[in-house]
Amino acid sequence: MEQRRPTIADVAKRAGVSKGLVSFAFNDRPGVAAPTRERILAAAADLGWQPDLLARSLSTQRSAALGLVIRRDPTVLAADPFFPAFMAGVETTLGARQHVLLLSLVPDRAAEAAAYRTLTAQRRVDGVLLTDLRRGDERLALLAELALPAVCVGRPSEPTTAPVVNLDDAAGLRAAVDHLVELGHRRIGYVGGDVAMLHGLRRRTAFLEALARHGLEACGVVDTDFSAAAGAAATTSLLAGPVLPSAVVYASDPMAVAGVAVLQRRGLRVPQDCSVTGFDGMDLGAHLHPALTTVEADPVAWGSAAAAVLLRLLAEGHAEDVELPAAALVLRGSTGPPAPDLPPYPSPPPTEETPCPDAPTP
Amino acid sequence: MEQRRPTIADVAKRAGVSKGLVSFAFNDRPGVAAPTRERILAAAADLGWQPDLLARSLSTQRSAALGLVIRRDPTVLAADPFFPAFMAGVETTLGARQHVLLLSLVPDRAAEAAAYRTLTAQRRVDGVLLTDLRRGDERLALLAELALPAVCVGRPSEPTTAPVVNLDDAAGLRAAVDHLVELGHRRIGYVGGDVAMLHGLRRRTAFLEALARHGLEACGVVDTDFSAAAGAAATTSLLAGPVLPSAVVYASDPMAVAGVAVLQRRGLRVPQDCSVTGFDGMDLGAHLHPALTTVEADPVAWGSAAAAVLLRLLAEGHAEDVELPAAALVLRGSTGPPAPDLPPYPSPPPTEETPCPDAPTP
DNA sequence: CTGAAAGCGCTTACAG
DNA sequence: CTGAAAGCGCTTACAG
Repeated sequence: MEQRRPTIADVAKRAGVSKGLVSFAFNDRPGVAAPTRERILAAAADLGWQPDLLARSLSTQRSAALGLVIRRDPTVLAADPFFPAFMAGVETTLGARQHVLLLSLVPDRAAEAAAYRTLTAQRRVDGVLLTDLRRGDERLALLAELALPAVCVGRPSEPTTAPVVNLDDAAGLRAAVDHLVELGHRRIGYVGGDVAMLHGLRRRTAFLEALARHGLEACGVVDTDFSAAAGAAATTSLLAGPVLPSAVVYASDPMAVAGVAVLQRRGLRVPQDCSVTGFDGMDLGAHLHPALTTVEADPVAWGSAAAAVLLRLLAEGHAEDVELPAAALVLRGSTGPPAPDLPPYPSPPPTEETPCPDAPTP
Repeated sequence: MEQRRPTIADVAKRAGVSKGLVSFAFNDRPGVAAPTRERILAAAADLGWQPDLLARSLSTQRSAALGLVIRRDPTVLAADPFFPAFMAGVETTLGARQHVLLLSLVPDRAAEAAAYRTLTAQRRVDGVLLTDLRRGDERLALLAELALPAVCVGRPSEPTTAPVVNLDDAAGLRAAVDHLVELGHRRIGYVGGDVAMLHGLRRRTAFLEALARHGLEACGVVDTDFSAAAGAAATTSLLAGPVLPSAVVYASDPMAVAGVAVLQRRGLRVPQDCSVTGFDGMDLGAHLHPALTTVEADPVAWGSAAAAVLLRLLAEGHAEDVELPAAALVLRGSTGPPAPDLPPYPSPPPTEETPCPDAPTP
């Protein structure tokens, strides 16, 4: 015969107090004398009792769960080093406390909105972590409508009441451009990510601005969906231009790796004939030949900080924004000086339509 | 003033019935006349009411959530293409129903056991998906003790009451060996994964058995933790042996990719001087130079099937095992015939300690 | 400081 | 077929 699970009533009886007092003792509320609290805690320990979460949730109207809704294609997601690390970071923070992570992977925008609505209607989560922020992100309005607390992972395009936990990854991209220019590169192409996502857009902007600061213009810019296949296609299209870039900056590591393969298939050596930089710091990058120069953020720290801020928001009703250390450039083998025998100017003189302008005199 | 959320009492009043009947109507229980049910459903729709999950959970003692506890180092996890795809598959199945996925990432065995205990004590999940099965996995006993329903993702080492959703990935490994032998390879090395995990162990066994069926022995076997770094180190150690393998079979794609880099750094060409096969079918593999010959499973289908079986187990009290299509070999550029000028036998004659035996005459 | 009671919003025997 | 009531196991005013 299975032993009945003890309830708060059992603890109260054993400690010789009322149920209410047991509850007070367990929720650290004032009004329970120290010796009484000791007695209650001891009784609970004897019985192996801990508050039933379901019952508590019904009373408090809180689920003690955090939600993360990710809208990504399974294939793209599987290749993305960000989310697993981010989630591991979230767990680092949640592990100690009593909250839990609820994950939802959705295929499209409609399913995404439905997911937030259901999560709220069923009170499955107390708040959510908002990733992959988009330009004029409609989720912000949705969450406000649903009155669902949220923290933005990355700065949204418009000011919100939701606290933001930001990590400046554009800084790393600027560093990558500076590095290439210092090496002597003047014809630098860019293979970006999804510009519908703010981080995709910001990386692109950071790239163009960094170039501009050096008085340069891009030797080709292609937007993609962050996938390796798209990175390969974009590289091919860059190579089809009238002028070969001497370096290409990629907005993700998988794209950079696929790009390197395309270059090598063309018989171009990396970095001698073309330098390449990636973005994300995926573990594998360090073990490639050549190893990938890339921009590294700390997604584990990001997840951990985001969860901490959301918890604070839930507990205190508000939370300050947090700014994490910026993403940093990691130098490895895929970047080097341009070959000395590369013509300083494009061999076919550029015309108006040419994506690659002359390198202006400094 | 915010509108109060409607309750079952409101619906009952509007439909002119008792609360109990509303509950019966919503739970498809017999005993409510068709016209009455219509009236109830209409009233609920008018009010925009749906049963409160928290209240229902307290009554039914079910959380309508499935748990997935993953014990992996964040870095290793981030490089692993399996879990995101697997989770996407799980979501495919859950999306339609009312269950939800609860994720827990834990660093070690103690945290893992604690996670299952807490999940059960708090009744946060109705059942769990068991991945990364280990030899004599102690979680099976733990789950039995906790009376927590579970399904095994992959066949456990010992028979269990838990249904298993299996996908024979060893089949793909055998195919890889057959392929290499057919190409003419006789000196084949192996870089395995974590043999504490059953899939790691089984791949290794499949490799050795497949070789044996061809009358061959392994030209070096190294176990690792599945990480790219370990794959690189293992490759280096294989190359330090008295005999160079003409092909290396890897138990994961990241290791294979890192291995290719090590070979290339040594000035060896892939596949001319050494063929390489991977395992997982990570998206990036198709976009490498050379593209990676690998063994592909379908983790999305696996996740989807596992979730479906767990749901069935919860609903009906039992569920049949499911066998998914086996993993298949995908031929790409990293495998080819051994160079004709490779000596048929190791240049330094093998001694007793040599990891690479002579190729026996067929 | 402490107790008795209502309430969270459902589900489920038990009567009719 | 239907209604009235107890119960799930907590939390939280409200009295004392």
